[in-house]
Amino acid sequence: MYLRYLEALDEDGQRTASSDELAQLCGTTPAQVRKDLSFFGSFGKRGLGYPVHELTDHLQEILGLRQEWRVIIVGAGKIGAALANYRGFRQRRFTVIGVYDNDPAKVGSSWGAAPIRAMDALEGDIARDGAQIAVLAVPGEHAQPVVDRLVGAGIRAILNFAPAQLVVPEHVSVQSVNMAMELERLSFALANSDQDG
Amino acid sequence: MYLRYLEALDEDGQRTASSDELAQLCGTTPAQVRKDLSFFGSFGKRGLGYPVHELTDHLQEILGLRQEWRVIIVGAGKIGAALANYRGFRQRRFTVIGVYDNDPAKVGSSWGAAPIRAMDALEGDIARDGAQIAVLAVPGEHAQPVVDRLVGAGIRAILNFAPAQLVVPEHVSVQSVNMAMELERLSFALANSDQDG
DNA sequence: AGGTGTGAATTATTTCACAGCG
DNA sequence: CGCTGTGAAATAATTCACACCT
Repeated sequence: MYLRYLEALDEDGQRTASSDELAQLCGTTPAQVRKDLSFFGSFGKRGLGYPVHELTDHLQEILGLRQEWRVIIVGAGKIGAALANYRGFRQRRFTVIGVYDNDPAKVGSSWGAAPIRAMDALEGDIARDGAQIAVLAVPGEHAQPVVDRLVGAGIRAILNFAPAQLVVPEHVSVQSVNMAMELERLSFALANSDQDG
Repeated sequence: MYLRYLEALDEDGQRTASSDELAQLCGTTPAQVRKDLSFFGSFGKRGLGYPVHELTDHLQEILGLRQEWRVIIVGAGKIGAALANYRGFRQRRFTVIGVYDNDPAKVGSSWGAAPIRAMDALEGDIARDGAQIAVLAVPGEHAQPVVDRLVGAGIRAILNFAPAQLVVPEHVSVQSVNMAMELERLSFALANSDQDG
């Protein structure tokens, strides 16, 4: 989150930012900002604040954003399509190198630079192309079997859009985007604010 | 999360579930399960565990999922399309009653039962139809102005897919799905596991 | 003066452990 | 007996407050 705002400040040409300023932007406290950043090092200058550009660089390095990551998307449905078009991928050096689907009607075409390929090719392609991150955009019931194949093929990071709790070995990272749960949070908030006020 | 698994267990016909079992399913500890559930009431039976069906009902009630929520989607792009088709909406009694977009070519058609309407109609429709939840699927630079209009029109819950930090009054709940941040987490995990192992 | 870095104090969360009910 | 509900103990996270640098 800090990185997001620092990049914006950097683009605006701002040279330094205090923990106070970053806290306001991020909706947290100055002490929190200082503790968080100090975990990774001493980036600030006393009396001045944090050098925006330098800190941006540091955070990018820390988050592993200076290197290119090769991404595959599994599932060429509506969600897959929305993701393949997502600008954020390119901006961050996440390159979509392939899309995988079972539907023969889709296989052979391509979305932008990314070819849509058959599920059969999954393991071979991962090994050949060195894909590191998989985006899972398949129906919930197919999720776990696909994950097992991905993990077997050497994938160690999965961005999961399927409504399912995935089981993976410890060395594999999963980030799940669970729309149902987000909606339920809103529902809870609404139901509760009705009672309170 | 408990609800998700309880519903599955209920469908399988399982009558009771212990905190141990729920903990295993959800990847947490039995003590955590008991503390969490006890916050809302004493649902368990000593010696037996939690009655699955009854607890499911309780949690649905607590989360406000027994009532229908009227949802509008703002932005008829790729993400909006993926969301309009999302099954989870219907399963949970979230009804999409309208989609809003600036593009005259899209206005007038409809996605399923939801008509695509012009942005001009936003405030009037919200008041007339009593929409309670807005899904924001517009480009980042349009996000805040749209949010201000939504809030002004009485919306108190927003599911945000735009890559922007939204500013809202305290009585408005926002859940943001930030793809860039999810990817950055994976990048960090990969970059770090490289160093460690 | 202005603002970081960081131990110490505070507050929140998680885990322990066990009384007590079915 | 088995398993919940819950105070007490242990951990973790946040905030305070101030020495110290520019």
